[in-house]
Amino acid sequence: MLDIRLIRENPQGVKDRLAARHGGAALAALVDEVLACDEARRQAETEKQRLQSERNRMSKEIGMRRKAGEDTAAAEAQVKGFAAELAEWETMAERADVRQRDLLLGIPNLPHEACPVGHDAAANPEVRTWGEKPVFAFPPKDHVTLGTALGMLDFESATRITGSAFVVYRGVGARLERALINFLIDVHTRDHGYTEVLPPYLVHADSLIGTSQLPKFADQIYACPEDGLYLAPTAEVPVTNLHREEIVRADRLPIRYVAYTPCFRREAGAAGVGTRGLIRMHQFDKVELVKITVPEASMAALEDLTRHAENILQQLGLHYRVIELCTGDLGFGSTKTYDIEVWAPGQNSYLEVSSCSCFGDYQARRMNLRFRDPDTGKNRFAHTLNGSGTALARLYVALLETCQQADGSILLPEVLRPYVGVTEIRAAEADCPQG
RNA sequence: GGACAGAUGGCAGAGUGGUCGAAUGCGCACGCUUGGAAAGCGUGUGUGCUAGAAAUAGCACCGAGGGUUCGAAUCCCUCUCUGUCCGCCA
Repeated sequence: MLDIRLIRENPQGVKDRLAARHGGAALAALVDEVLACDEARRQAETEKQRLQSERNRMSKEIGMRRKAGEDTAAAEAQVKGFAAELAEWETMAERADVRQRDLLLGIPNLPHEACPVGHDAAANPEVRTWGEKPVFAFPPKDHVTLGTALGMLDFESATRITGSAFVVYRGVGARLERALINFLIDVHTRDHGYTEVLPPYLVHADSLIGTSQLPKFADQIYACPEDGLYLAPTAEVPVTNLHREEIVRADRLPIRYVAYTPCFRREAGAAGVGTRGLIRMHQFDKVELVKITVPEASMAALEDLTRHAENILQQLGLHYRVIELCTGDLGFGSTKTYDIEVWAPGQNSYLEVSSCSCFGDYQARRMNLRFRDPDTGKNRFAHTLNGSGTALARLYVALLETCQQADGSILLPEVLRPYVGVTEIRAAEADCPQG
């Protein structure tokens, strides 16, 4: 949520910065509407308070005069006469306040000054690359072919028990997924200083509003309306909201969390777009990194967080590139984002396995997450960040496709071998992994 | 799912219709005291909003929302959460 004071003080500046976003031209009208609402709200608020003040003063007087045995009927009738007008202003103030908040919840974050300006994904600059595209002496297969042949991936069963865009991992395939989860969490806790958390997968609406999935993206989220709960589309939601409505002690910052959760996404409207195999699923596993920092530290924290995610791919020996999202491609709540894309030989393309974003105080404002500034004694909104460290399904794709051998077996990277318990995955072993 | 009890400031804990943003204690900050510290003494110590250039003033907030009343932390209703017991279950 944007700061209403900022909008009030520099509406044109806000509009200009929003205009660089995808669909940004339409946002100027929203900003104007917010301003009008703010004006009406403050006027109603002032009138309301004037009457309340008068009422309080007279009620006190009535109390004292009654104690003194005087007749107060006239004064009581007079105060009662305030009620209608007071209620009117109260209603107006309330309505304007709710409307203003609704409008603000629908306005995306301002892109950071450092965010490259561009129209769409084509304008995203490449920041760096690591490793090389592997060269094969044979035509590389894709992960569906490899995983199905090895008995690791079973799409048919998933369709039978649930539907399309779900998968069953089997045998050593399931074990590999579990191994990756453990490996990622181990690296981030041991080497990068994150605290492991295992949060609920179901969250209430306020949490989703806090991280800005709601109200705008309701159609992308699985809901359990009878209970007012939603399946979290990412661990970002429960983990960042760990500190909602809280004033965090400054000496506890930065807070760093790593969390494994499954992620549930309806992917409405995405049917048919790159849907083969594990690439776009309604449920996938992800290890997420979340940071809460003081405002001054957030940009450096984004760089660190991105490096932490990259480190995973480096240890697995997977070629990747880092791109920065331009203003036109930036996510709703983000002020600056790096995407990490891993090379998947079977797809002959890069796959987004991590999106690392700094949200500034945008989410903190929505969830009222503050810290006390030790220098001024004032409460300030914290900055929040998150990034996948990394998404598992697409990592799985890249791993299978990069590590495949001519006979269709998978030669695991060194670091995973202790976790999986084998060096190579072959058809014969697939369904009877060693324990 | 059923029954009962509870929710007040950083914490503990008073307060059952009026001058209560809220006693008291602890904690914390500053000052005095001291060679230094402790103890002791004194002062201060919530958040948000509105108006204002500011000093400051006002309004709201005692789990949340509604109601009664001239006036609600206090009375009534609904909900949420916590605790205890019962049932059920992994």
